[in-house]
Amino acid sequence: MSTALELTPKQKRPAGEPCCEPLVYPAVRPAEAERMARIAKALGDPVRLQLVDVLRKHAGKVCVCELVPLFDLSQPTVSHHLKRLREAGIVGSERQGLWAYYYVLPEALEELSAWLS
Amino acid sequence: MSTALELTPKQKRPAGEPCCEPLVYPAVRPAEAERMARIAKALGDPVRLQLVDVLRKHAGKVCVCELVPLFDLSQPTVSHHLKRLREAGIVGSERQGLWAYYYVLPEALEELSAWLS
DNA sequence: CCTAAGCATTGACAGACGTGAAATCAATAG
DNA sequence: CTATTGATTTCACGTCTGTCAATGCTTAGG
Repeated sequence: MSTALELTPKQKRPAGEPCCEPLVYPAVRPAEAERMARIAKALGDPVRLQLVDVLRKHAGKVCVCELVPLFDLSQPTVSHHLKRLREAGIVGSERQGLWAYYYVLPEALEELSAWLS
Repeated sequence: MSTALELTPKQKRPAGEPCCEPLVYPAVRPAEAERMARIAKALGDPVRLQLVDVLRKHAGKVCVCELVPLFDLSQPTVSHHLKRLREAGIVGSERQGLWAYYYVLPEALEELSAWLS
């Protein structure tokens, strides 16, 4: 996971024509790339992407017990995916009595969304 | 990678109050989720995200020999990342003589971009 | 032909990932 | 307190991933 981007000078060419004229520069900073890749990685699983989709469309807090039957997965596995989304900062959670409610933190997706547009 | 989303009926509740009233529905189809997760997964590495960024900003075909020195990685590793991007349909490549040129396929990012907005 | 350059592929390895079963934690009901 | 229910964590397993070294392939130049 090296993200140095040190812009080392082009390797010397032996004598032939250069492979391409213009030198290419990176446009995103390593820190940005790291943040956005973290978000993208968390969304890089169909289950998690659908979890985020359900939570976003619902515009409120959703109980885990509502999410589990949507997937053909064990409840601990769904919990695991929710944890990954929490660790990525994409969702937040809250306990109310016996139940746990999850909700999207929209600002987490903004940077990636802006970059993609 | 189960993406069944079969909307199985809620499990029976023993007698107490239900955990939450409204039934939550998935908004993206499994096939969409699979496609977008594939794209997101490919972008889920800082090196690949920066590769895409460079290619996008450059708005043209970029030689691999330009990309390799941007990263503190071996040439085969960069080639591996480019291959993953190619397999995800995010970039295309073309050989011209000794050199290989890569370019972004913008339509590959559209669906994910739209979903994120 | 032979050599060299640019890029891709293979092999190997450590670490991360997705999944389920089982155990554990938290909170409510009796 | 005890039992029960919802949710998280732990453990185990096979698979995938990122990386490099070494090798192979393709093209250009002698």
